[in-house]
Amino acid sequence: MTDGTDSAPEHNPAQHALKRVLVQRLTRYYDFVKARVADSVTVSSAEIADFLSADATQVRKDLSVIGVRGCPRVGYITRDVLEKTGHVLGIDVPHRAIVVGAGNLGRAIVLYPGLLEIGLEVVGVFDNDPVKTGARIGSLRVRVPEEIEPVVRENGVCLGILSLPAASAQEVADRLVSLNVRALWNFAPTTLSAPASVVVRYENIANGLAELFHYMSRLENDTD
Amino acid sequence: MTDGTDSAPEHNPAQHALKRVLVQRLTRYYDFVKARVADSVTVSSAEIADFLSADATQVRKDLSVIGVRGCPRVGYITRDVLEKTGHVLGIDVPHRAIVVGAGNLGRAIVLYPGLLEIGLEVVGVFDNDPVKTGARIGSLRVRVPEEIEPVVRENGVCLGILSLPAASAQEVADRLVSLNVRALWNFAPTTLSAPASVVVRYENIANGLAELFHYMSRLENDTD
DNA sequence: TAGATTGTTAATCGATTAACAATC
DNA sequence: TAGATTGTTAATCGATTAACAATC
Repeated sequence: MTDGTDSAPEHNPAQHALKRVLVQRLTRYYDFVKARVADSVTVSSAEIADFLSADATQVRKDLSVIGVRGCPRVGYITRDVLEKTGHVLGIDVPHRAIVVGAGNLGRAIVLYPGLLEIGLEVVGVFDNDPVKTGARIGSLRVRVPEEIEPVVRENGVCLGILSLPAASAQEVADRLVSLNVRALWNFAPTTLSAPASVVVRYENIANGLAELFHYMSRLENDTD
Repeated sequence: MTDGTDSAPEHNPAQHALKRVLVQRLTRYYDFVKARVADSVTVSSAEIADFLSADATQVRKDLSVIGVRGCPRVGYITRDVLEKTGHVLGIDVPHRAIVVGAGNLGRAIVLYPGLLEIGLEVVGVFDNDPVKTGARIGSLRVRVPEEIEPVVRENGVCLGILSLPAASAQEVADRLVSLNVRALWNFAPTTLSAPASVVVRYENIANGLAELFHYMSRLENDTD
């Protein structure tokens, strides 16, 4: 989560993967430029930098690294920036995911409209609680865990989203890995073990909050 | 979110606030040491570093900065590390929060057990949707927005958690700021404007996911 | 005492920023 | 042409790591 950032531990640095900080900045460039693409054909490095309160040189360097070329006196073509950053981030190809755990968090994830926008389609929700299975979440029906395998295979699911209790997270992770899922997005408060070829990202709400607390208490002390 | 990390923009650097990366590392030290405190009276910098796949020197330096002193040949007193890091992070003092927006995400937050563990108590949930008001979430009843003011005042609420649509986020933020809330934790996909004295943290699920996609696509390319 | 581990200073490394030439 | 903005090289800055002395 923020920055989680913020809270994801180091994981398998794939060969051609960009530096983490760079990827984070690109994500923000993408957001900004996306909001601008309808209004303006071009965008300057200074405009992007201003918005992010970053340095214009930084922006130019980053864009240069990923192969976006601008024009002196003109700036960058907005659509260009959007396409290239989107491509580097990998959000220009559709991805399919399943959500395991249909509690409040699982439901929130399935219904989160932002996922489709960046090309993620949730094709299945699972829960082993009989009270939950059968219920509808958006257009999906909550299924029993036995159906994970066929759904993953038939849909070419590449991402498993774990929104279940910590106790069962590893077991489900292992199962998904054995089905060739390439990435895990873990909302359960545990560390998972998975082969280096699987990307694991942790979202730990409490960690982000601890960070917030730090800044809060500093402010309070300073002000009083 | 993780690493969100990950996704919070720069905000008001309060005078005595520690560097962001340091705070993030401290959060992880805290987690690790907390899990160990029952088992072991002491912990060495190497053990902490191993677990986080970080550098032992780094750990010693960080602990030294926040005033944790160890013993040569012995290591650090586990409880000591826990107390000091907890104190620096500000999670040793209880905080009170309200949640505005009682959708799935809002419910997930209210019911998230990890919050109480780090000293956050949610004392109110609000929604302007008549379908939702009156419903119970855990031990709380969803209230109408008009009750925000009395609840904030009576409970000394310092944190506002926004789990509502982007369109109404700024309006609610302004209202909370005028009630002297000191921090905002924004789950809505918008940038908020707030005075520098208010700490704002953004949790943008989609951003974390975009980062994940990047590493996924790199892995795929490398493997094929 | 010998050995392990801390704590700190110095060296390296990398990332950010500044300067400026290239160019539309 | 003049001026604005890119693109890149060089300089600075800070953070990480290595080395080692202090010490229980």
